[in-house]
Amino acid sequence: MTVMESAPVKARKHCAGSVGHPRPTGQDRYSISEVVAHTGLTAHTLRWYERIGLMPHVDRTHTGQRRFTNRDLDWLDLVGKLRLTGMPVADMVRYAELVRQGEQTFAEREELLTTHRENVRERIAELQSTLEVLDFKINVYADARRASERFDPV
Amino acid sequence: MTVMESAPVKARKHCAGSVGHPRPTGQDRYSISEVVAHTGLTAHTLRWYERIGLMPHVDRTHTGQRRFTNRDLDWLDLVGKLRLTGMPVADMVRYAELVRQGEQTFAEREELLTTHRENVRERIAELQSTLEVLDFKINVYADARRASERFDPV
DNA sequence: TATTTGCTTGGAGTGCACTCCAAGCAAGCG
DNA sequence: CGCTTGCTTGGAGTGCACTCCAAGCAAATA
Repeated sequence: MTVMESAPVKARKHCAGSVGHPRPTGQDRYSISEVVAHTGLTAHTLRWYERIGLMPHVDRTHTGQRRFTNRDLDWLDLVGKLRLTGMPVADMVRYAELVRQGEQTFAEREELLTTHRENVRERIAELQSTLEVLDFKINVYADARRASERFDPV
Repeated sequence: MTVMESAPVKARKHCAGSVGHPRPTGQDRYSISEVVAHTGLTAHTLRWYERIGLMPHVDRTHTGQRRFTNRDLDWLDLVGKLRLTGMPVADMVRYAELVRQGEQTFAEREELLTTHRENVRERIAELQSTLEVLDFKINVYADARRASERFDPV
């Protein structure tokens, strides 16, 4: 087996645009509320993600409190992206399982992602075609408004 | 026994692809099953739309069966578009109310649509940024696959 | 005439993705 | 020590958008 960085891959700081603070540097153990601040998810949702198997095993303190790592945060960033594109939670859980199973699932992971990418592309096309309808109707209303303003100025 | 309530059996004569098939020319009174065939919605959903006020008043036969007009079909096309873009049903109902109230709501309708158009644009941008992440990860997996194929050809 | 088909209704049920609750434990602070 | 804050749990509840059900009626077909 070739030694390759396998598991939850590194999702580098790509956007971080949506919600959340930048990650404090040099830290690698985050409480649940820190993760809430970073991701914009609720603590409920984070615990729920763990329960349904959407999170890799999360570390705990000696008193049982969760301590998330940077790797966990990377994973949540990816999950957030997939969620934004409307991937069903069940599919994300499936992906998480594949990641847990290690390198021999690379092909299946690639396929899952490729299929999803196609869905996203279709979705974008759909939205763009709706945009045209929206533009058309907005113009109709705007024209009507301008016409009425011309004839009946307030 | 009602057979065709959920699966538009007759429905996919032609492309059930994006939205229905071409409207028969010269007709202006469609039964619910014809509308099912055209729109891809279920009869349940059509009745539900009417109940919640998402449809303008639908005409009836003397025995109480619905007869949809071309105008209704146009409306459903628009609703379908808005639905595709994720506009909440409540907002579409609001829009329907404005339409019922007549011309004096033009400005408000324009605003509603403009706001929504902005949402759609943001959504597209979001999806496009996710596409980049997807591309990146798919490439990681594809590279790994190509590498393993080179060293360990089957 | 008898059966089948297509439609009607109000209300109940489903699936998804959270979202919240109640009870309880541990640590920090005055 | 008592109080507050932050976290824990399993299970129940919420909101959305359908989705289905059961009973029944009218028209068409056998």
